[in-house]
Parts: sequence; structure tokens; C-alpha cells
Amino acid sequence: MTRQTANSNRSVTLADVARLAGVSIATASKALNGRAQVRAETRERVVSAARQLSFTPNALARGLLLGRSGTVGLVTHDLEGRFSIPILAGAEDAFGAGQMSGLLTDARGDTIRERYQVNALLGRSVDGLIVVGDKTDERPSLGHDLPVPVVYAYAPSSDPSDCSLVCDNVGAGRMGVEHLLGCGRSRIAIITGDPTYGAAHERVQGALAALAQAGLELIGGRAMYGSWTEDWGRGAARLLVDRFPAVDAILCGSDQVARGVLDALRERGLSVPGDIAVVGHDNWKVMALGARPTLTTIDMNLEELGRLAATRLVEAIDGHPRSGRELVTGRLITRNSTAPQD
Amino acid sequence: MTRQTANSNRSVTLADVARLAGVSIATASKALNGRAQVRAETRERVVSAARQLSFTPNALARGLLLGRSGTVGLVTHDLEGRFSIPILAGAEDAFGAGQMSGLLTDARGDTIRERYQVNALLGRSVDGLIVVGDKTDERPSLGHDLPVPVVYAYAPSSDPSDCSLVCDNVGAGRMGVEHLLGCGRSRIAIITGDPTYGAAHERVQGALAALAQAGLELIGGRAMYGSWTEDWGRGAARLLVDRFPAVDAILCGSDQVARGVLDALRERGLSVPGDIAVVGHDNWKVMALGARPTLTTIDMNLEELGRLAATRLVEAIDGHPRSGRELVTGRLITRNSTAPQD
DNA sequence: CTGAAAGCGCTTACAG
DNA sequence: CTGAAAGCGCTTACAG
Repeated sequence: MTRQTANSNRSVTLADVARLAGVSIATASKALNGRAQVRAETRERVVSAARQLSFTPNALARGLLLGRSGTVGLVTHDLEGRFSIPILAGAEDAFGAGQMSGLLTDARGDTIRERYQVNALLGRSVDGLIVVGDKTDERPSLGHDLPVPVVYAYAPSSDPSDCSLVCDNVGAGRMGVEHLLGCGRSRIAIITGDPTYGAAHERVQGALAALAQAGLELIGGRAMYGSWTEDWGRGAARLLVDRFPAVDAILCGSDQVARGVLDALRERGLSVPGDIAVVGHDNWKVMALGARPTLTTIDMNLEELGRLAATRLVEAIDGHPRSGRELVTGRLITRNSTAPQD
Repeated sequence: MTRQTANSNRSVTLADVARLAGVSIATASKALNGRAQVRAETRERVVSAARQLSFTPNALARGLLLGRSGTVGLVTHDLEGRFSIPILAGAEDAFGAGQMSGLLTDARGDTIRERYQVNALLGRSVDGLIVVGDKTDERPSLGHDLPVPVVYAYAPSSDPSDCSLVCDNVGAGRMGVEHLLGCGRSRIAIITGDPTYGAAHERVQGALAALAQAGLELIGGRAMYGSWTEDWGRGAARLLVDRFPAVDAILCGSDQVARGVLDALRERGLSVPGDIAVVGHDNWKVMALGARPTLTTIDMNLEELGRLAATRLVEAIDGHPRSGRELVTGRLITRNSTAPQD
């Protein structure tokens, strides 16, 4: 049984603290806020009174006065999805240390909803906004006529003067190929997802650059685009090994695709990584760890992206805005699909 | 190019509206809030002035005065996880229609963090709290000395006088077995997950009740407990069909487990649902739809649970609290693992 | 029907 | 070093 520590602090006010400490409200305020002009002994008396009453300052009153609410709006477009959540968690984390809280809102990819929610958030005097997209493609800017700074995460703003944090997809593609080269592979193919996603093309682009640099060409001559599904991964892998039996590595556009690829290879009697090494993308744990063999993949460091977004937003709120896109680099997670490592 | 609609509304205040409409601030307030004692013509003038200035009332000031902030605290214990997100989305959804906003906070299963965050939220004058657990087992109550109502979602409070919304795990187990019986199966086994989870036992309990009602016994005599992984699903399925070749259906504790079961059965040359029908749990889309064959499973209606939690919280805030546990029933999603249905 | 006044809880010049 | 006063933007009795 823990001792009661939380009272109905709704009602404990600065006036109560001041009364108990025998000072004016003004002095109590200064004492608690660490203002210089307070005698040490007085400050102590106030602080101990505040503790005794378990006083929590009313953030609403504070915000009203200072014109800063200590809250930021988190506008996500994919609250159910896999990508926005780690970003939100990272942002939460970065704010958690300080005094900021996040007002959550899900716009579900709808521009009208977004506008409406942004206005609602502004009505709550948020000090800034983080807009989290559901894919890495550009999205329209909220504009510059807002009274607070905005940071775009995952999906960058199309306006280069906005501050955006994005995944380094090109670097991820390069990273995947370089790992495969390092593992001694040279006949590399790419099976990726939906060609309407910029991310798919960017990863391919990075991979091709790394191949070119090594003086190699892609097996099959071009990347295989399809959809972000296991089904497609399976089908594409079968096609690939039938047409190009010499292939010794497959770089995949996502872990789901890679999972399908692994299943198809196993069913064809090919060993991974013995015959063919496979690299995924996302480090989606359940997929990557449930796969046979476990999947080497690229983690986009989405939490880090979220933390950075929060940091940039706080900087902007404090009067030091940045603009332009900042790339967050992924990291390769090696598992058994490229090199056995029990 | 859309026309500019959002101004720096930070600075448009009720005083501005009143001035433009040629009335006092008090009258402007009454007009906008639909109070009765305002001449229709006056009200119109005020409303049009407000529109013209795109006035958004300052929620902080309003909250300070009314003692209601129009925000609720969302305390989750699993922001990265799969279960809390649909619940949050459902709650968001329910609030979205009204004037409530949710302040998001991730306590990560840590009681100290939770206490700290609850206090921070109370300092922001939240009107209520929704606490979302990461498993369906009971958790300690936040107590009754808080100044605002609390609703527990997913993980119920151990205090029966608190208001909790929980999944009907027993009903889900029953539902799974009844479906299998309906599909003509009678030699049913259960492969479930981590035995330290109450959910695992409750689902088994419901399944056993349904079997008993049909005058049947579980194949193998008892449910197979292990972990919530594909690995375990594969291993357990192999064991099961070796020891009890007559089994004609397997009820699984999760989609991940089911996924492993399906893989193992296929690799043993058994056909699903021809030889053995399989039912999962969670309706985790990527798992269930990526499986071969696609997986019949039970959707726990978590979004509905979130919506209900929000509804109950608003009721409590409005002075109509409920107490006790309310069960949210799942629904069976039929796919090809129990009956081919292209 | 309309408006002047008080007040929500706090902070910040400004006097003392 | 301390405190009385003004004010953040709004709503609600209370007079008129």
C-alpha cells in the first residue's frame, strides 16, 4: 500500500502556498520560478509550503499569461500505421524530459480534416506543430501564415523553406548493397514495392549508385516493382530465380516483401544465405525475427527522427528556426539472412 | 492554390469581435455561445464579425474560467505496440466529433512514470484520464483521490469500483470453437501463447466451455502454452500433429502463433483447411492476410473499445460515472483457413 | 436585451 | 528583498 501522495490538487493554488508561507502571491511566484530577487530563507519557506500542499501550478493560467501553453500539436496521418507511431514515441520522449506535452490528432490523410484540426489546435494555443506523414513522399505545406512554427516529419513539406525531417532512403539503398558486397555477393537483384511510392525509387537509386561504384550491374537489368506485400515478394522471387538462376543476393524494398521472398526461396529449395542472401527494409521486428532465417534489414531510426523533430520544433519555438530537409540515416541490422550468426 | 483562410488568429480576440460588431465583450460572448438573452439581429452582427476575423476562442482562457479545459489525458503503456494504437485511434475518433482533445503520454509500463505523468496532466487541467494498458491483465487503480474521472482501457483496474473497458477473451475463445464446430470440426486442439498472460487462459477457458457444451474434449487433453511467437507456433504444431494425427482443427492464441502453425502444417504436407482448420486471434491484418491460406481470426474490436472508453469518460465528466468492467465483444473474421471462400 | 464588473490562477513590471 | 496592481482572454451573475 503506497502512501497517498496525490491530493485533489485541482484546488491547491499559488494563493494557498503564499498564505502558508506567509508571503504575497507575487513573492511565492518568484520563489518557485527561481527568480533572483528573493531571499534564500524566504524561498525555502515557499518551496516547502508548496511541497507540503503538493502544489502543481495551473498550466492554463500560466499559458494564458505567457502566451505559451507548453503544448504542441501532433498531427499524424496514420495513427494506426507502423511508421508514425515510433516517430510519435520519439517526439513524446524528447518532450517528456522538458515541460512540453503533445496534443494528439489524427487527420487520416485528409487535407480538410488536417486544416480543421490545425485550427482546433491553434485555438488551444499550441506553441508549435509536428505533422507526421504516412509515406515519405512530399506533401503540401501548411503555409507560413500560421502563428506557430511547424516541423514536418517523415513526409517532407514541398516548400523547401519549411523544416522537414526525412528518412535517407537513398542512403538506405546504398547501405543495403554495400553490405551485400561486403558479404561477397556480386549478382544482386532488387525486389521492391509499390512504384507510386517515392521511397521505392529512392532506395533503388541508392542501390544502383553503390552497384555502379563497384562496377556492377543489377541482375535483371532493372528493379522489380510491385506492391508492399508478401504475396508480391513470393511471386517476384519465383520469377527472378527462374529467369536469373545466377542471382546470389536480393535487396528488398520492405520486410514484408523480404518475408515473401524468403518463403519462396525456401520452397524452391534454395538456401539463404548459402545460395542467396536477402536484405529487407524497416526492421519491423515481428516480421524480421519471425522470418526463417531471421532477416538482415535496415532500421530507419524512426524514433530518432521523432526526437529530432521535437528538438527542431523546440528550437523554432525558442526563436531559432531551421529550414530545409534534414536526413535521418538508417542503420543496418545484421541477422542470419546475409550471414549466419547464431 | 487555395485562398488564404488561416490568419494569425493567435491575436484575434473576443474584444476585437465585440469592437467590430459594436457591442460589449459580454454581449459578444453571449451571442457566440448561444445564450438566450441576445437580440437576433445583434447575434447575427457578432457572428458575422467573428467569421470575418476568423475568430477562434482562446481555449486556455475559457478553461481557466470554467475549470474545464476540454482536454483529456491519454496515458498509454505501449505506444509502440499494436494494441494501444487502435484504442487511442478509437478514442481520438470519439473525441474528434466533440470539443475534446487528447494529451498523449507514454508511461511504458512504469508506475513511477505513470504517476509523474498523471500529475503533469492534472497540472494541465485535464478533465479526465484514459489509461491504456499493454495487456489484458488487471493493473492497480490510480485511486479515487484524483480530481477527475479515470477510465481504464484494455487493462482493467483491480478496483471494481473503477470504470474499465476490457476485451471479452472468454467470449472470443468460445466464438472460435463455435465457428470450428460450425465448420464440422470436432477434434480441436489449442496452441496459445505465454501462460503468464491472463488473456491466454481466458481464451482457453471460453473454448473449453464451448467444447464441453458440445460434449467434446480437447485434443491432447490440455491447451499448449508457450510464447506469442511464430517459432512457438511452428514447434507446437509439429509436436501436435505427431502426437495426435487425428486433430482436425487448431485454435490459436494469436495470429502470430497461427502463422507459425500454418507454416508448419504446410511443411508437413497437411492441407488447410482440408486436413486441419486454423483460427487465429487479433485480426492483425498483415499477419492474417499474408498467411497461406489467409487466416480466419477474431478481431477484438479495439477501436470500438477506444470509442467506448472515450464515451464513458465524457459521461463521467458530465457527472454520470459508471463503475465496473464492461466487456467489448470481438467478432469473427472468416477467411480461407477454415473454409475456402475466394 | 445590453454592459460594467468581478474573477479564473498566474506572472511581471513597478513601487516601496 | 517584498508586495500591490495590472492584465492574459474569457464567462457569468448582476444591474440597468
